[in-house]
Amino acid sequence: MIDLDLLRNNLEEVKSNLSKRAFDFDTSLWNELEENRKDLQVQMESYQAEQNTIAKEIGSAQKNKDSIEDLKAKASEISNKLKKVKEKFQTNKIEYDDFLLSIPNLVDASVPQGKSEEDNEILEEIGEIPSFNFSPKDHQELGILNDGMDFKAAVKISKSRFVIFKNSIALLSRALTQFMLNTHINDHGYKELYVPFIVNKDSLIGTGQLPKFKEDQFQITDDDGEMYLIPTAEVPVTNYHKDEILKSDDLTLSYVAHTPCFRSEAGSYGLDTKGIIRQHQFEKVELVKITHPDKSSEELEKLTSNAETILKLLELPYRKVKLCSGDIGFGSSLTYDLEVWLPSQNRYREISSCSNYKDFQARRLKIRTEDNGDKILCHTLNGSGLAVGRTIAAILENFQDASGKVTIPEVLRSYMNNQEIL
RNA sequence: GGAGAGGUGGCUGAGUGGUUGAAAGCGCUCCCCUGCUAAGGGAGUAUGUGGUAAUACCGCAUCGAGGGUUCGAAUCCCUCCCUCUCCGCCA
Repeated sequence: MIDLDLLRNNLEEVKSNLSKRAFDFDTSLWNELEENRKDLQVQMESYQAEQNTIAKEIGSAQKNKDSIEDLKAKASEISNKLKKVKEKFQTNKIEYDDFLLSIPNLVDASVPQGKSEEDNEILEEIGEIPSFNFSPKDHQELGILNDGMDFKAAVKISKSRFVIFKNSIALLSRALTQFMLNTHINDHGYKELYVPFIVNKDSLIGTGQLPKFKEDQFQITDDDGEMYLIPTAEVPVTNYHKDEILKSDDLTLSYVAHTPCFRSEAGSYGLDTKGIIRQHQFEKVELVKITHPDKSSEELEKLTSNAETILKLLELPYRKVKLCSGDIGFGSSLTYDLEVWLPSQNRYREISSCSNYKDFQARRLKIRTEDNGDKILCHTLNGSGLAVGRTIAAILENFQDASGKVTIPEVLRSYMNNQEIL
């Protein structure tokens, strides 16, 4: 959620910033909602104040054995008026909150202006793009060829956009996960968390997936009401410190968590139908940081380089891009995407998205810290370190030979019984 | 799943309809006193939000959550969530 003060006192600044995202801020609706809110709230609270006063008078009158009939009549009248105003206030509040929750985050000043991913700023290309003297296979073919993937059986058991990993691919997936976790924990100073994969509605509102992106979530039926499968570990991990005032000495908090992620992929019908690039379920190792606001910029650089380290150690060619204002996510203020080279597609594909949410999530979640006696909102950040499924695809495709054999990156071999070839 | 007991401020813990936003103690902050230490005295110590430029002032809300009764609810009623104990079941 964006800062209400800013909305009330610097509306033009907010509007022009959001217009970079092609978000059209409805000024007249906002003005109406805000005026109503102010009006109704002032009315409501003054009735409440009046009611409190009379209630006290009745109390003391009763003690003195004075007559309270007149006071009671007056109180009844106020009580009725209050009820009506309260109803109006609450009706307005629902719309008001909904409006606020649907406003995306302000973008950082350094974010390039643009409409789509075409306009993202390419910062660096790292590693060598492989050249093959044969026509490279895609990862689906390679997975099947090496008896490591079964798409048909997954569809039979579940539905499309699911896969079964077998044998060495299943092992590769497990090895990658361990390798990523160990690297972040041992070399980069992250603390590991194991978290729930099913979360409540409030958690998704807190990190920004709800109310706007409900159709992207997997909702499940439960006696407790609305529950959801997590779309990313960002949700449970960032929510870990919801409603807390963190000690400034404890910041920056750095967490890593491995979880499956579930996405409905509604509306992505023609996209990436082949292979494991876009699945309903995939494994991811996620990095999350909670920082003092002064530290979030440098922490984003660190977090991104921590994710890059994984790609470097795996010797995968990738590039780093800064997302433009038209491509950046709803809650993010600044995002670096890491994109890995996929030979079969002859292009780079996202494998990690590292974002500084600044106080956008912290405001919804009430994650604060003390700063010279003041209580201020923290900043939250997250990024994949990395998406395991896409890493598997990248390894298969980049390290294949003419016969379809795949060389396993050296750093993984100790996790795979020293196997060298898949 | 069955039976019972509970959820109050940073913590412990009083409080069953009327100056209770909340006693008391602990902790914490500041001040005073005392060669040091220990002990003692005094003051202060929740969060959110609104009117506001304001960390000035005034108000409102919050005693697990949401409803209800009432002029008035931490206190009464309903629903839900959570915790603990015992039994059952289970990896």
